[in-house]
Amino acid sequence: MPELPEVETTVRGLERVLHGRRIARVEARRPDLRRALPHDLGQRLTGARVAGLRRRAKYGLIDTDRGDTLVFHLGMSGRWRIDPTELEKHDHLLIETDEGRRLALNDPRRFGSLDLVRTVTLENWPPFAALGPEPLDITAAELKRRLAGRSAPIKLLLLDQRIVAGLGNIYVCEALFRARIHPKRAGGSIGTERLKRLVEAVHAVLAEAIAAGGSTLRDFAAPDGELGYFSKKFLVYDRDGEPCACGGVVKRFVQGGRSTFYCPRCQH
DNA sequence: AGATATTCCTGGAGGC
DNA sequence: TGCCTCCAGGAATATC
Repeated sequence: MPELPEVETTVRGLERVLHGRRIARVEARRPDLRRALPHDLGQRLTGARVAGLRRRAKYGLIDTDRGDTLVFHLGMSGRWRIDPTELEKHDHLLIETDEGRRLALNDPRRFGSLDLVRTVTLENWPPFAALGPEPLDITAAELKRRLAGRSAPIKLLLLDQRIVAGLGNIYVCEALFRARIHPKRAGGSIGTERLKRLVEAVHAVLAEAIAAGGSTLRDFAAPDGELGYFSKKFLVYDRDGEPCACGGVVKRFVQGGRSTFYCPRCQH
């Protein structure tokens, strides 16, 4: 499933196709993903030049020279297909550039979203207004401040996009394992040293995943390529019952309705 | 306010 | 083999 590193990789891949190009044609193949698309989406995008691509949390942003930003979230199953030979089921949006290249946003489960937002209003756009800092930028001091007084389990607090914006289930599990912090620990009770370890772990696990995605991207030249996924081996995620390097066994339990994976021997 | 539950959606896995 | 149920997940929304 696409998390921050996959979105970052996707944005970099789309940049190669889109940067500086003019959008020649747009086809919305269904009127909604998570939300309804603006009725004038095609009109506003067609003929616009792509001014730049960015990522915010797990959102990808495509800025145009007309003051609009196309904001996509890949949800559970979203991916961009580059120069597809033919359209598939679940290709919800098609973009064609002035060079004749094609991009298809494919999302079978439709947990993703697609919005066209005025660029200058992005910060106040409701999905963005309450977002916390980027996990790659956050410092231990900032995280400590944001966790202060919170009694909820650290696992759930790290998934809360208002505290830190961009972490998903996989990388929260992996970062807590690396920092040797138990996922049930009350967020506000974690000491400064351990928070430093946690922030370092968050930075490291994301940086490694982005680097792995980057290497995938380097080789990417397929005419019917897909962007958004790369293989990565995890130390605890989806490894219930498998051995940990310490000799213990990875366990799974449910927190806030979703799976947490951890090593009871390493994490306290 | 903070914590918790529910909803959305579909493909894939597993059971019988 | 086919049909069934269950499960995965992020974010918005509702409820306590």
